[in-house]
Amino acid sequence: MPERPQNSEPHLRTRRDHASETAEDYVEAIDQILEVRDTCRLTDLARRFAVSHVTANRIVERLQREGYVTTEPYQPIRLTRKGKRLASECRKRHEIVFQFLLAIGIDAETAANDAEGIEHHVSPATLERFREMSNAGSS
Amino acid sequence: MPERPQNSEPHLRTRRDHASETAEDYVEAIDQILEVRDTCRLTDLARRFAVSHVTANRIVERLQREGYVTTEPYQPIRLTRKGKRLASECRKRHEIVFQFLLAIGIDAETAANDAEGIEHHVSPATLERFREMSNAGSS
DNA sequence: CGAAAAGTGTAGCCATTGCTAAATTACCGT
DNA sequence: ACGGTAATTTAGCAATGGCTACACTTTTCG
Repeated sequence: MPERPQNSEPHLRTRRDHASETAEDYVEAIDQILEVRDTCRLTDLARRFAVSHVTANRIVERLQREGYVTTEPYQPIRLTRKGKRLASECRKRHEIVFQFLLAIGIDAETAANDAEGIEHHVSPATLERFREMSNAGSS
Repeated sequence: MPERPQNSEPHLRTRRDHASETAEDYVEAIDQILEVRDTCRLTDLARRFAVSHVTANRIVERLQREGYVTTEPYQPIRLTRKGKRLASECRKRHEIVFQFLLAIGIDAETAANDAEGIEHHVSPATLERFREMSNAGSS
């Protein structure tokens, strides 16, 4: 009988779905790009993530499959409502982590970098604590 | 001409980052298991990460290829000096993140989970700040 | 000792995310 | 309007990390 992975609590977090992180990063990026330009193109994403446009295309395809974005051939990328919702959540979370890092004395550039890595791995409880602490420091 | 990411080497971006994280997690786990048992077997790792022994084996093969562990067929897994060094670094870093989360008031279980996700994404500068703050709070 | 159980290894499948190369489409500017 | 350039799609390869199924070795126990 093959062993069947069941409850290995400590590492379920570590084994989190990388695909979700990618989705969040891309949706967040699309949202940000749409703030500045009127359209978001594949090339924008490829540049942003320093990957080839082919890779970006693959990921956009997956996002579309999962209902976060819509595209038509050779057309710009738009966020669905679901995509916008996710982007909004990610942005809030990102901002909390970023402000928290600033509040504890990390320089802005480092804080921005670290926030991108950390944001996907913070539990709601910890996030809430981060928010409390950055509010206390900045108010 | 297709845009070319600065990195000269192919397939070396996020993929590499994830592979490094996996390596760190496994080396760290092997080190911890060797603290309790006298030997570390494939099955121990498979259980720990809640994956099949096949997946664990794949990763151990890679670790061996990269010089972190040594194994012989049907024999336990041992850390090389390089592997022990990496494990030690990971353990320190993990401990700093964990203690920091405790210091800011996160409960132990959540802190343990979050630390595993966060530890791979903290810059040296932020890590140092974490260390200062947990020292200040717990001493 | 010998057979069952546990542990490992191998083959082969899939998805994701990298890439290059080449084909296709859209967008300009002359 | 046409041709060139930029953007996009498609095809196809590699590495990582998931899996099942099956073969094989080691260990354990009756």
